Amino acid sequence: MTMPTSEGRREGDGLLDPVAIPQACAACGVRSLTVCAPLDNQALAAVDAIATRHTFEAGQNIFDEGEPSNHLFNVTRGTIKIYKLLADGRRQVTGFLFAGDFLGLASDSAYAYSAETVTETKVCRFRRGQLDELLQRFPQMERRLLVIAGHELAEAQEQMLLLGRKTAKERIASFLLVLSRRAKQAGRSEDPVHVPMSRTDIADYLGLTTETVSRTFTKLKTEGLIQLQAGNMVALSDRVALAEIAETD
Amino acid sequence: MTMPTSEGRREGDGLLDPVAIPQACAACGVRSLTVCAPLDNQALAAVDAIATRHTFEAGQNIFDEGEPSNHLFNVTRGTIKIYKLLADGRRQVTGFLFAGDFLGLASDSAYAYSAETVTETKVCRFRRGQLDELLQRFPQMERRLLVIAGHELAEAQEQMLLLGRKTAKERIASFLLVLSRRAKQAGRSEDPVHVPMSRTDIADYLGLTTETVSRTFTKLKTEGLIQLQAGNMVALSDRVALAEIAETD
DNA sequence: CACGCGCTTTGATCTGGGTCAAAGACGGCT
DNA sequence: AGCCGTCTTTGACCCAGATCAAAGCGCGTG
Repeated sequence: MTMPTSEGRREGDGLLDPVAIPQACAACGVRSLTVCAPLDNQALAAVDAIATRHTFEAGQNIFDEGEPSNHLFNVTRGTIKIYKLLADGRRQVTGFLFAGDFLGLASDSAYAYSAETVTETKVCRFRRGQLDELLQRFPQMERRLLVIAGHELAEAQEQMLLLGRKTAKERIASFLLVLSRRAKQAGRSEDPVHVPMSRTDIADYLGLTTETVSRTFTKLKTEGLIQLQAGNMVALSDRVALAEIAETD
Repeated sequence: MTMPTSEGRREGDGLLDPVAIPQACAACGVRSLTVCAPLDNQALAAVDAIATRHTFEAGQNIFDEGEPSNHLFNVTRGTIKIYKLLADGRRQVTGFLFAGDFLGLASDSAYAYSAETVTETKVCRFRRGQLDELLQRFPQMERRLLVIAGHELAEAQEQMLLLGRKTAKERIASFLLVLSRRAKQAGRSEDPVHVPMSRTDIADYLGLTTETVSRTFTKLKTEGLIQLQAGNMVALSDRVALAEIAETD
């Protein structure tokens, strides 16, 4: 695991409130999206006390499948991909994580997948044991985590439907719409939508090859359903047609 | 939703112990596998008080995707498949559930998938609201559910790897080994392993067609890796070779 | 115990997406 | 501004698995 730049942890800035929201969590722009959403100031202070902040640049490994899962993470900025490998190098990207997402749910004592940054990324990191202790003290946090796990399971099943039964065109249309929906949820532009990952990453996520991904983008462009813009932005010119192709809501 | 035969709920049988384990849960042969595993007698009594027992015969619908998810279930006997459909009828089976498995984790207010019995099945049914209340009273149950959700997520990712990147032969080998491992966990025969679901169900689970599933079984049989026996039993004659093909542990 | 129906197997052929190859295009760096 | 390495696109061909078709095979039923 490559070592990230640690920014250490900033203390509260001495306000009058006895359980003042500490600086780092107070400054968190994505709290409402995270596992921390339901926490009161006291709980938030406890979270702040055990979290460390880290920055990874693009393309860095965060952890590998099989490693002891000593840390869990909250993504606060950027994009991460998680993936599994077969012995001969075939790769399946099982998810992309964005600001607000929790990283590490599917791991027992060892990580069930590898994680790598797609763009520059900031995370809050927790020691597993310390987080477990916190979950016991603040049941609302554990309950929130269970809700998040449920959503991830539903998403996983949607992805199985895509991988098992959809055509290349349907996969790309679904992918773009999901990306757009998630961007909207996170308060980023839903259209044009930012597609920060490479064709290879998209292919490995959708169970296709880069060539097929590229050809399919071209086809959708030719048919006037999307436009490829500068800076990896994709305009969804005909959302209705895309949704009809994708059969995803 | 078809109506199952309700057996009602049996009361405790009046032993001296003030929190005697009530009859139905006491008789539960799969408790150690379920969400109820970590519960003490008091908690178990509370579970028993809100659970109703139901029997479904083979091929019955339990609920459909999109329905309000008023109930959650514990499978105590038999096999269930859960699946999602596309508008034109393409189907993806996203999981098979066996005795001990919890059904309903991935659902918010509506079920994220349909559920149907494969064999005759017995379940414990909970009203969502009542179970939620119990989870608040007994955090060890909530914690257990979170662990279960984590396992399901890891399993889902393994399945994405299968659907996105494995060949037909690798898929069948993986499927048989996972089925065998789960049978062992549940205390059933791991070899020969019981394969209760139809070729169509297997195909829809593995992202293949019935024809390909059938041909692949035949090929594995011809190569001496498996034997198809009476009563849907499959002997895994060469587990090592199967594991090498599957790259699954 | 013969009949019929649904499931499974096998065969012949087709095709969506993979593979192999090469030409653009886009930065980043000097 | 020009060069180089990487990523993306396009083209030609191929193949694993889908599709279409037709026997087998069990098993429940009268």
